[in-house]
Amino acid sequence: MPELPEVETIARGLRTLIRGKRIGGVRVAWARTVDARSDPLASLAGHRIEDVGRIGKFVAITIEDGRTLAIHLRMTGSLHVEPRSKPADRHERLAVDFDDRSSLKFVDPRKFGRVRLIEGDPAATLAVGVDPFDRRLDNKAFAELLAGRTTPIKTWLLDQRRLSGVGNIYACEALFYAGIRPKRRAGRLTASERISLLKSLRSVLRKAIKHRGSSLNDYVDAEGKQGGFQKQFAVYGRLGLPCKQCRSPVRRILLAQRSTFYCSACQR
DNA sequence: ATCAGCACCTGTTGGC
DNA sequence: TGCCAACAGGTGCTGA
Repeated sequence: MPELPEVETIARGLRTLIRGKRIGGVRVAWARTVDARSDPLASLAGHRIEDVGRIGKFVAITIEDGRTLAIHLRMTGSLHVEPRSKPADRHERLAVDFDDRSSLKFVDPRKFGRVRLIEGDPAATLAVGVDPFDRRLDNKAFAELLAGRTTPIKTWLLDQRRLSGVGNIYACEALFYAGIRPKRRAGRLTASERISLLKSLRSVLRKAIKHRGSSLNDYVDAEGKQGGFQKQFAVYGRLGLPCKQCRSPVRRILLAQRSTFYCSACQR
C-alpha cells in the first residue's frame, strides 16, 4: 500500500479536487471499512470539506466543523473523485457523495483499508509518531527516539508509533543509502549513522514525492496516475540483481515477516 | 518490550 | 490450460 510519498501525492491531488465541496451523504458497501471507533459517518451530511492533508500514512480530510475524516489505504486502497452516476468499481467499499453530484470513492480490493471520523486532535487519536519532515525531528530528537531500542533498525522504522510514514520500500531504500544493515539494533547505531539515516530517509522520501510515489501493481493517485519512483529503487525488489553501487547481488531476508532487501557489501 | 505467528482479504505471478 | 504456492505498499492481536 501507499507509504508516505504515495499518501502525500494522493492528498495533494485530492485537495484540489474536493476542497470546498459540501457532503450530501456517505454510502458504505463493505461495513468493516468503517473503523469500529469511528464517529457516525452519517453526521457528515451538510458539512463542507475544508482541506486535505496527510498524517503519517493517513489521508486526513478536514471538515469545516473541525472534525477529521482519516483514511488509511493499507495495501491496496485508492481514492477517486468521479461523477456519482459512474458505475461502481467492483472493489468500491465506500463513497462520500457531494452536493454537486460528484463522489469521493474508496476502492480497495483487499478490504484492509479503514476510514475513521474523528473529533479533536487526529494525530493524538491515531497515535502516530513524529513525521520524518517535522522540523522538530532533529538529530538529537532522532537519537532520543532510538535510544535503548533493541529491535532491528528496519523493523523500528516500520513502527508507526515512533516515526510515522515509512513503510517497507522506503525503509529498505533509506538504509541502503545510509549504508546500514537492516538487522542492526536500533539503539546501537553510531551518531554518524543516525545522522546519515535521517538524511537518507528525508532525501529518498523527497525524491519519491517528486516522482509522485512508487507504483508496484495497483497504486494510483487521486487523479488515477501511477507513480514513477519504482524505476529508481536501489535495492527494493531487486533480489539477485547487481547493487547499483558495487555490483554485488542484492540479498533478501525476512524481518518481522517482511521482505527486506539490502547489499551486504555496501551496508554494514 | 519484543517477537513470531497468524489474521484480515484478494489478486497476480511463476513453477510444475 | 489448470492447480497450487508464494507473495504483495500494512497493521493489530495473542501468546510466549
